Amino acid sequence: MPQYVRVEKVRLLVVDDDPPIADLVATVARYEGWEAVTANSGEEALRLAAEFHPDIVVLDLMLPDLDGFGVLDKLRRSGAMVPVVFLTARDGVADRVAGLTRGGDDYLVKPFAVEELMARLRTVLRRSAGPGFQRSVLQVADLTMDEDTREVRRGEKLLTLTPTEYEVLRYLMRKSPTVLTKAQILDHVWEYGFGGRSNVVELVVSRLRRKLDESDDGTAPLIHTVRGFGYVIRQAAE
Amino acid sequence: MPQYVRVEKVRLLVVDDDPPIADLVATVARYEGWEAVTANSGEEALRLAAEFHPDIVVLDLMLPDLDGFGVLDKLRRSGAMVPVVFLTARDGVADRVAGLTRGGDDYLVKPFAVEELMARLRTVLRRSAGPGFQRSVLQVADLTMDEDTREVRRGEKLLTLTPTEYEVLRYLMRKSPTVLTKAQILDHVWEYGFGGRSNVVELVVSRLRRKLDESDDGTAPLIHTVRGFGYVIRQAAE
DNA sequence: CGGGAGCTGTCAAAAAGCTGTCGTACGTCT
DNA sequence: AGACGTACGACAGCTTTTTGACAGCTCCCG
Repeated sequence: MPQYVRVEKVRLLVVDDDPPIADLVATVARYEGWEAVTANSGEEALRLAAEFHPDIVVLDLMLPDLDGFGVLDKLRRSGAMVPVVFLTARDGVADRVAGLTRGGDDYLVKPFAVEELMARLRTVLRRSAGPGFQRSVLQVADLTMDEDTREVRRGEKLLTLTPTEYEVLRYLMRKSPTVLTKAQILDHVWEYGFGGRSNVVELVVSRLRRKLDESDDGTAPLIHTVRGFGYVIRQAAE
Repeated sequence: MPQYVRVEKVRLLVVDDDPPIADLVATVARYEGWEAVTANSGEEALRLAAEFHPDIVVLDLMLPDLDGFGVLDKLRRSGAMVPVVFLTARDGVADRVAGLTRGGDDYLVKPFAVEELMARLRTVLRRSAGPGFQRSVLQVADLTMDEDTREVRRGEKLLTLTPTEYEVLRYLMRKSPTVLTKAQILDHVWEYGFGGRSNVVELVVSRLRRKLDESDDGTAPLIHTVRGFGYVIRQAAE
């Protein structure tokens, strides 16, 4: 029997008892063009879920009243089949979570990097959209990044990136041709609460350039410095 | 602006009185692109079967009201010929079940690994599709896995894999060329509830490599490590 | 031409991954 | 029942890779 799935603005419910964290996630999501609401307790989460009908939920497992598992259970009992991405403390209940994530739902350990969370949310959404879901391939000029195979190519040439390089590049590509400040990059790609006082971003960009821009000689560089502001990745535009 | 995408889905009914388990199965199925509903009692199962018209049913034998056998019986009496995969406790009524699994039906012992359950569901569906059903052979480069005969070959050479190795390899092959994290592999291939804190996945991959990649010398390795992320199986790219 | 912003080489600590060894569990065969 | 063989995973040692601090250097821009 044929089915029709409607695709529109993503609705996100963020549940975390720490308001700054919940807001952080909601803000980033809104900036992506999503609709986001936050709840700071289990009760509130259930109430909001019922009236907001989210497409996806970010759920902290450590909640003051009802804990994350309880919320999930009630959510499911009420027939809400929405996918969930869990948040958990470093060495907290990670193992217990594992049992819940086999399905395809996902989880992330706090403190996490915002971009990573968003990437996982997108992946989960993409997968739950139905069979034959689309590959996600980012492209800027002759540079491509396949988010499923993690293959990054400059033209034909396959590049080997470290995790950090990969994340920074993904963020730049996703936002291209917007110029991003070092602070933005730091805030999105590194875990919140990262104490890096130094020039990490410059360092990673430097390494990226060596792999991207010097990969073929003769090709124009793609990562550009906007002095006094930040970086962009795009086809050289004078 | 809304878009409409037409999709054709397998319809699965999951019957288990333990909601987390039922949800687990339903969630996995949905991520495979199926449509799934859950019932937590025999009565509910019958009601849902009547209105949902599933293509396949996962049926726990231990139900509060009417037990699994009763459900099956009523199902069959009502003329529903849907194939059924039973779930049973470790040393439960395994033998009695065996008698019931005539035709295309099958059964699995709890706790199970989700990949194995899905594999069985696919097999049962395939067989129930009619006579002359299709063989299922996975292939990546010169590596083939026949899911019916369980034969795995690298080129001509027949490999002997242990059950765990087989399952890990199947999961990798099925998802190829997507990169999978160790957590994903662990969550899908091991039984839910497995508390493995160690490097089991690395260990199995290591053993697999020895059998696959060093089987013929001179052949390029197929299982690749994506450092900081996970593993893929695919033809070496470049 | 001076100063600040940005770039990059070097290095050491930490993380991630690989594999040998061994004990236990389980199934099978005699 | 006992002996044997296989599979699995805990553990630990070792290797490789990644990361970010530091520092000196360059380059742009006024």
